[in-house]
Amino acid sequence: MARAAKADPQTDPDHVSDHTLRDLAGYNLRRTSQIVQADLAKTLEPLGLRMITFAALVLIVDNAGVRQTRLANALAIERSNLVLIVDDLEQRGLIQRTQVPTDRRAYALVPTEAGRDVYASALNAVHAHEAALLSNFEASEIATLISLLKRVEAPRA
Amino acid sequence: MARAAKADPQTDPDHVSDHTLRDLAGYNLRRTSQIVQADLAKTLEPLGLRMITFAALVLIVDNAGVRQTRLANALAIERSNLVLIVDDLEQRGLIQRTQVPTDRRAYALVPTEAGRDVYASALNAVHAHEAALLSNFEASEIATLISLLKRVEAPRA
DNA sequence: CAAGATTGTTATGATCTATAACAGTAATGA
DNA sequence: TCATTACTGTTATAGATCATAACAATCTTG
Repeated sequence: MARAAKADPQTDPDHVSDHTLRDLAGYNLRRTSQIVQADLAKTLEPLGLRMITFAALVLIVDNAGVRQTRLANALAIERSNLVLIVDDLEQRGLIQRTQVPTDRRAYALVPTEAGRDVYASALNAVHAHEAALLSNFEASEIATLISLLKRVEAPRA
Repeated sequence: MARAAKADPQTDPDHVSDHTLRDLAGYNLRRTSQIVQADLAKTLEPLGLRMITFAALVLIVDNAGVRQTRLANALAIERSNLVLIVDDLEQRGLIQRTQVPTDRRAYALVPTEAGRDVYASALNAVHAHEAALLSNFEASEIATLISLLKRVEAPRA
C-alpha cells in the first residue's frame, strides 16, 4: 500500500507529468479505450474473432435478415469495409448471405446454427472479460460509465 | 419532443437492434472514443497538429528536457513510432533535440518559444472543443467520467 | 421508359501500429 | 581493464485499419 520511495512522482526526476492531458476527457477516453480494446482482442482471438467481426456477428444474430448497408450503419463503418468482414463470417460458416426476394441487389444476412453457438460462447467470454476488467467497480458505477459514454455519443447520432 | 412515428425503433422494420453490444462497456468505449477522436482531429487540423503530435508537444512543454524513451512510455507508444512525431515537431520549429551532456546517446527534448505559443493556442482550442462536446454535462459529471476512465486504466498501469 | 438512386463490391491510398534489426554509447562485472 | 550486456534513437518493414472513388447490377421515380 505504501508507495515505494523511488517511485514517488514528486521526487523522481525522471517522472513525466501528464496532468495537462489527463484533464482532457478525450485523452482519457483514448487511453482507456486502447487498453480495453487490446484486452478484448486477446479475449476474442482464441475464438477466431476480431472486435469488429464479433460485433457484426452479434448484430446479425440479434437481427436475422439484416442487410449489409444497414449493418454497416449500425456499426458505424463503411459498407466497403464490411464486405471483408461478412466474407470472413461466411467463410467460417457462421452466417449466410441469402437472397432477398424483393430486391435482387441485396443480401439478407442470417446466422447459421454454428454462428449462434459462437455468438453464445463469444458473448460469455466477453462478459467474463469485462467482469474481470471492471472487478473493482460497483455495478452502479459500470452503469454510470456506460450511461455517460452514451450521452457523449448521443447528440451526434 | 415526440419521436417521429417512422423513426420509432419498435415499429421500424429496418431498425437494427444493438442492445447486446450496448450493454458492453468495451463497445461503448470504442464507439464514443472514435467519435471524440474524429472530432478532436478536426479541431487540431487547422493548427497542423495530429492528436498524437499534440499530446507529445504538451508533454514536452510540461516536461522540458524529457528524453524520447520516457516520452514514448508516457504516451504509451513505441519509441520507433515516436521518432517521426518528434521529427515533425522539430521541423515545424516547435521543439528542439538538444544534447544531453551525461549521455551522448540521448536527446533532451525542449520546446521553442513558438512551441509554447502553439501549445497555448492548441490547448485553448481543445478545451473549447471539449466544452462544446460536453455542453450538456454538469461539471461534476465530466469529473465522474474522467475518474471512472482512469480507474479502468489504473490496475494495468 | 429515361434518369437518378441504391446495393454490394473492388481497388486504392492514407494512416497507424508493432516488430526486428542496427550503430553508437553507456553500464556492469569478472 | 575489458568483455559483455543493456540502453538510445533510428530505419525498414509488414500488418491492420479506414475512407474514398469507381463500377455493374438493380431498383425507384417522374
